[in-house]
Amino acid sequence: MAEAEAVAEAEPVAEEPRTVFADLGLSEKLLRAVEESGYKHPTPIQEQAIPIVLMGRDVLGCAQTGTGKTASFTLPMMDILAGSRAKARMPRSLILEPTRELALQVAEQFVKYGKYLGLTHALLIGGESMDDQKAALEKGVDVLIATPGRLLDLFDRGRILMADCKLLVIDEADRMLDMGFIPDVERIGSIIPALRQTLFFSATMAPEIRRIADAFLRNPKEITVSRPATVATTITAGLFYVPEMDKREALRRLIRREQVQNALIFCNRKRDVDILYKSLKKHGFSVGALHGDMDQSARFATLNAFKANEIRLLVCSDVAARGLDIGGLSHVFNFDVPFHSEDYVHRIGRTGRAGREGHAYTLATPEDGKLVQAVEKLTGAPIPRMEIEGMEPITEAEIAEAMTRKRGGRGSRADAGRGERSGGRDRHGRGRERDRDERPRRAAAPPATPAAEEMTEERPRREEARRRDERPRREEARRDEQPRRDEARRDEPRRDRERDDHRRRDRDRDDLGPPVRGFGDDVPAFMLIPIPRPRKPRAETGAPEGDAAEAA
DNA sequence: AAAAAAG
Repeated sequence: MAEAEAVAEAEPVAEEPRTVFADLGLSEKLLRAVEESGYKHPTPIQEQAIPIVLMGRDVLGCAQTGTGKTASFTLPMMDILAGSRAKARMPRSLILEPTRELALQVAEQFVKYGKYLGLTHALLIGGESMDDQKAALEKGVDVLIATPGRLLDLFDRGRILMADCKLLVIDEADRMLDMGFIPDVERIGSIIPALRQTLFFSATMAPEIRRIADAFLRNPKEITVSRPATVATTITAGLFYVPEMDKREALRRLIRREQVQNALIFCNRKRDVDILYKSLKKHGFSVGALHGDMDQSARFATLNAFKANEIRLLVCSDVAARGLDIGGLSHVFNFDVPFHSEDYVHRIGRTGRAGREGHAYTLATPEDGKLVQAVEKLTGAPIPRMEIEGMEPITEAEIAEAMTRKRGGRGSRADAGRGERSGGRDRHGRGRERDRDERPRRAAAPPATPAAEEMTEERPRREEARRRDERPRREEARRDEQPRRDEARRDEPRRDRERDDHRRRDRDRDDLGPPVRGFGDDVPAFMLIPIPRPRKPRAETGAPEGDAAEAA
């Protein structure tokens, strides 16, 4: 896997005689499995970490995926554990991973390299039935590979006894921190024996990470491995400024014009993953989707199909940004500029691996100017601006203007991701001041005029509506049923444009909206009182513009 | 502001 590749990649570069796995003190059985997988030479982190781990010492490893990090702890762990057996409910080691996919990847390595050792493992992750996991625990497992939530859940149900767990691996600690898992991880640290060996890995060593590491480790050996220098140079990056409404079209053109073998396409939001996925599918691309709201079987199935090259494109959220080991991606597309600039680095790091050439192309709207700046500041170099043939380029001036106008943020959640925000094209200083005034003018629909007319007509009507006392309350009363309606529409197999037109009409109707159904204009006052309810999380997609108004 | 993870 990652490690596998990293090992393979190191080979052609080799000039002087190098270490082989047999030099590291691993057992015969393990070496055989490693060799059968086709690897001879350990990567730098494997070379440094494996002997230390075998000595029983703690390790603080600063390394990213693709450096062979996983094997640097799985291999020696297996040798440490080999020879004795686990008792029921008493696992002997624990590996914590931030995402389910990563946990699965580690488990796959255990199967691959542990085949002659007769070690057992259990994969404790959410989204899957607990029964199998409980059964495995009951039989006794040597290695737990887990995400924090499910592990604690099972522990709290008394299915796991930690007394024998004397080897702990915390992988991707920086990501655990980002994802708010640290309290969970700390709790896990408190329920597992203090007398243990701990291996702690993180791609970065921010002060906060170091503090946590100090709490977990005893006199650790610190091992830092930088990415292979070749990686940076094998990625060709490019940045395309396009209006929000043209992003899907721009992406399609890009995909068609590039020699895309297989590509990840990142969106910032899960909803947009769904939307873009459907759109690409409709346009006949070989595509899958991956995000954390999908059920687990679909997540794994899609990922496997993608790895097996049955699907060429994978639209995903940042669940796939880090650590996922998907070999030989020709391209990474950022359909959105990531909110956090570090994520940019993680995302594009999925391509250009194993010494192969990679391409990382980012679509940005003029509103994304700030985010782009942040990315460029982090990477220390501007991303080369590129243009797409046949699409009107956006000028620097327009971008600059959008950035100064930006005060007040990106507009509503509701609008933001759908690719229909009026976006930077709204260049006459007009529609930006209030979200509620933004009309979702339609993407590729060429004539700007009808939409513009709509707007000028709309506005006075709305102003009037706003003045009326009961109006806002009516809107709110209707809001509750809106998401479901929009959601339903989203699934209609129509062309994007048509569909969005429908949606727009819906909203217009809302604004003047019939009040509560069945009462005409004589709605009892109490029915117009908005019912405060906790906002449903983003699963309720297609939130109406009403939300925007509220947010503003 | 969003994503991940426990249901």
